[in-house]
Amino acid sequence: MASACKLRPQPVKLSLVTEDRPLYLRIVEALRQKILSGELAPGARLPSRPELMREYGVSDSVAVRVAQILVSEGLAEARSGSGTYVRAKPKQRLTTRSFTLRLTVPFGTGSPYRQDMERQDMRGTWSYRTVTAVAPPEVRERLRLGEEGDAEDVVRTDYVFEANGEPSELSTSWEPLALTEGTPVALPEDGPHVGVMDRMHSIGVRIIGSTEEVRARLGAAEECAALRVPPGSIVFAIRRMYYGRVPPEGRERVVEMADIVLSAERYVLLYGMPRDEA
Amino acid sequence: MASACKLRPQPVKLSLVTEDRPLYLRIVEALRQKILSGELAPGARLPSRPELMREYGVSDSVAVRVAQILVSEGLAEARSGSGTYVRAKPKQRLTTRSFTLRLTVPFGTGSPYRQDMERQDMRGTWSYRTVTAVAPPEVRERLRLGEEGDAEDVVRTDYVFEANGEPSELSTSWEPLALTEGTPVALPEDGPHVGVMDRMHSIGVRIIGSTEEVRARLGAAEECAALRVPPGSIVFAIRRMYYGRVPPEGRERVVEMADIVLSAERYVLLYGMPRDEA
DNA sequence: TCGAATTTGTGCGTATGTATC
DNA sequence: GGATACATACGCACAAATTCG
Repeated sequence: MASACKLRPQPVKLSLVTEDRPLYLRIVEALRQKILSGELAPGARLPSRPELMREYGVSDSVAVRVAQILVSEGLAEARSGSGTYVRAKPKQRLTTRSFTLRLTVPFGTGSPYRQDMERQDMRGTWSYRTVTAVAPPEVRERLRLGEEGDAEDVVRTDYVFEANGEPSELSTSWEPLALTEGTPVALPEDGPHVGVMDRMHSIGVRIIGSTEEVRARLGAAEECAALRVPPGSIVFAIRRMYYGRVPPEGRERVVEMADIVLSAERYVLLYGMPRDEA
Repeated sequence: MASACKLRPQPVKLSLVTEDRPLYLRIVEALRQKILSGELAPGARLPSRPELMREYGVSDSVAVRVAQILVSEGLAEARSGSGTYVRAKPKQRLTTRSFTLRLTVPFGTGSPYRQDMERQDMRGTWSYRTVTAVAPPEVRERLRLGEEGDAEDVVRTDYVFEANGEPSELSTSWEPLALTEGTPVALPEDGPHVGVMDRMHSIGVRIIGSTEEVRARLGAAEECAALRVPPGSIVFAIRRMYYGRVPPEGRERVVEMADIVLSAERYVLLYGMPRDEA
């Protein structure tokens, strides 16, 4: 029948109840409150779309949007065909990022990563791929490699670190090729020495300091996938620089640069700044 | 006319062109690419909703969603009635967070914050409010204040730091009341000494180290408002602890704890870990 | 100053595919 | 297989902000 055709559906008037904020935001806040207060415990199921429509008297699209927002905030997790659930926040792990705290014995028993894992009774493993390459402009500038040429001038190593088998940290490391070329430690992960400090020390390069620039941003799709976290999660992006003195003149230069990415939900960075008592 | 009423609108069949990913994501990626590559410069206007519908042959709701996502990713900014524009990323400022780097002269010319500002030619100002209070459980535990009583046992100071007049950093500081009670530095901001190290030194407390736990998360509504960033922005949440030796016995204890919040978009944290050459 | 056109923000309703139980 | 729930998409309507002649 033609009369069943609603040309001008009468919008539900909410203006009387309106507290200025849009409908979907009010519902989001109500649910967020329940989650944060613990009234809805982790793992609990949120109202389904039809339930939201009934409970708050809204349309499907508003219910969809509400769920989307809670998911994007990391508070909820939607399982297709099953429901939307309060997300259990993963326990945060400390990752120690100061080598004065980290290395109780200088040039200790392996890479910083391995020591960090051992301290927390985790099984740390990693995989990597090393290539020599022509440094991209940003790396070139940071490592002070001078003018760009055709020749390969850096050793690039991509790592995926795992804690108890779970991917935990991505890292891309850059070293000046000239520094290690022809030495036993030219390939970072091939030889008796592990870790930048240990390796550099073995060829007479003395590490005199390091810096870390810490940024936080939304993870790119591939990063989130590699770290096994939901797309759009927050990540730390750390740029670490190692400075050293290079023989024979003892000239100071950057000996390694690494870009490190890890989940901000799963990790807390611990920086320690001891002050000698002398 | 009744015949104008489309009961079953024929959905556009896209399955033949489908490359697995949903429509809206493909459009988002196309635009994101244009933004990141610089083809769409900061300030440039993105296609409006009708334009997106025409260009990609999609419906209004898809166009709406695409814009929403780009905005939520911080890549675009929507101005109602005007358009959606590529967002100009604010310049990130370094904030130096290692006192071995920060204080070239021990107990230098004021608070770390002021020194940081001076180094970058910024005008650093701050406002604060100090109260004595009964420590909440978490603070009690961190400061090792022992059993909870009725008596006030901490000095709480809330700061808002500003750089060139713009709010840049929120901080809540906690000090054990017993440490400074009756001394000239009982009130952190009232007296000749500024900054934890300077103040503690003046009453014979020797600072022997500090740690910072760095977290990143979405800012709460009030935090974003106080920092003048859009709601839902990413913030750093830093918990700083100062450790010292307290006279007369020289017992080691936590002498201050501070929770610091700053915008992750505007700031890069710089941690330096010099290694003495001895 | 005013009004028309445009654009975003919000909300309505519906349809279909697919995953889960 | 059937019911349920989420994911994606279509299309429309109206308010509020902005822009511009």
